[in-house]
Amino acid sequence: MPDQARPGTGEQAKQHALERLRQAILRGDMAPAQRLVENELAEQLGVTRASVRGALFELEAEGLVERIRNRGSRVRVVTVEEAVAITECRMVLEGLCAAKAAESATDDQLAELTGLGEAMAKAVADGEPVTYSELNHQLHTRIRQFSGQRTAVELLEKLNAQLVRHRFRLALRPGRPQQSLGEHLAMVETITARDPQAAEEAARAHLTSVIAALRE
Amino acid sequence: MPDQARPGTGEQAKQHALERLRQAILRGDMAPAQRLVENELAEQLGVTRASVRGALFELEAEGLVERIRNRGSRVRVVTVEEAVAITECRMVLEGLCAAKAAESATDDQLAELTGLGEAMAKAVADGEPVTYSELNHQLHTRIRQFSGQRTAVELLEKLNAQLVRHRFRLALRPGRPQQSLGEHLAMVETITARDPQAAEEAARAHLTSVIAALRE
DNA sequence: GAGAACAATATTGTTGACAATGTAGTCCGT
DNA sequence: ACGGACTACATTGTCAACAATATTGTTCTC
Repeated sequence: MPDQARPGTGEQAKQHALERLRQAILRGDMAPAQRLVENELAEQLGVTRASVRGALFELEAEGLVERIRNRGSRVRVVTVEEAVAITECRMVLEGLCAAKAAESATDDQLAELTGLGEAMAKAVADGEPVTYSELNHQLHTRIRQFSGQRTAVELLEKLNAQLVRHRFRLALRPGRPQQSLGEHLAMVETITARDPQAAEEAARAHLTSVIAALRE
Repeated sequence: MPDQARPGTGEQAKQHALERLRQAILRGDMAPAQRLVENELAEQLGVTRASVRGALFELEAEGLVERIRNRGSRVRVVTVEEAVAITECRMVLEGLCAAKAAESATDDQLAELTGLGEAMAKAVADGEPVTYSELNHQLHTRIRQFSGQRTAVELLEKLNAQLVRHRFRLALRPGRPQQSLGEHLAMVETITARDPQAAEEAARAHLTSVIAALRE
């Protein structure tokens, strides 16, 4: 396995650089608006500049970095206003996914959703916001997957990536898990009841609540 | 202005190649699933292979071409099923835009929408499907712009680009303009009435009709 | 004659060097 | 001392050559 150890040069250099950079940005290792110099990153990651360059283009398409011609790249900072606009898009798209999931998920999948809902309730009861946030993310992901809407899933993943910083902020807000738990359970219930319209309503209600919380 | 004349070499080679290739694909100059060889394109466009390569990566991110590692690029063919999934995403996103436009458009902008509606009615009465299709596209574009939802606009432009071929197919279908005219006018009316909820309803109803038509 | 291994070709992936561009610091004139 | 132009540096954009990989045509064996 010459991959995990030192994939530095030759093989899929660009993919490697892309993954490393994306992780670094998503984990917040890089200060917001920090300048990204291609040469520095190349040396740091042990790949050539061309690979870094390609990765940066890809990240620009994903909305994670900003590029100005002949001026360089920075990690993109998402203002609260933008976060709201993005979440409004999420609202309608997740509504669509919830409705489709209610129609076309298998019984096994519905059981998994119910299980996730119970786990979330337990996490709130035990006062574990980190676990809750994990489960939250997982629930949304599963619902999307069960909808079978590949296009919507792609769009949502891209949108979500841009929101990591704000998501973090929300998760640690005291009282927030208690409020969102009910909304999440409503989503699970309506989907398992195979009621598309109610599921869409529930998803939109939840995201509306997220928007309100984003605005503080 | 050394740009319009012969941008072939040196300056913004990649941007130039990108634009040319995108236009070529959108205009249907390239057969579906046609193989895109980097060298050929480079010579054809008068730029280097690296520029073509960069442009192809960008087009992949936009969903217009498909790339397989070490195997090359093809113009992506969108199956009817995919077109339906994409249009479902359009449905909810345009619903959002219509609602926002109803809230935040200026009176001047509303007047422009009314004008477009009248022009569309005239085009149908005169039996000019091409003009109608143009106006159709323009109406949707304007509504998006007036919504002020930059994120949604970007997503929609990307989605629409993938549908050009199917859009064409629909526009030339006899009887289709007559059916969609009413739906479009309903959108204009509800938006100018500044009724967000009704506007969203109208937009979704229209796109639902488009989905039905796509399925033949 | 059919199938499989092999070699030749075509195409993409990668690299290092070079050119273009923007930025900042400095020098000169007033 | 202050403003403007000019030079030097840093950084990105572009290019042409090289290496890796998949495909196709050929030959050899059964």
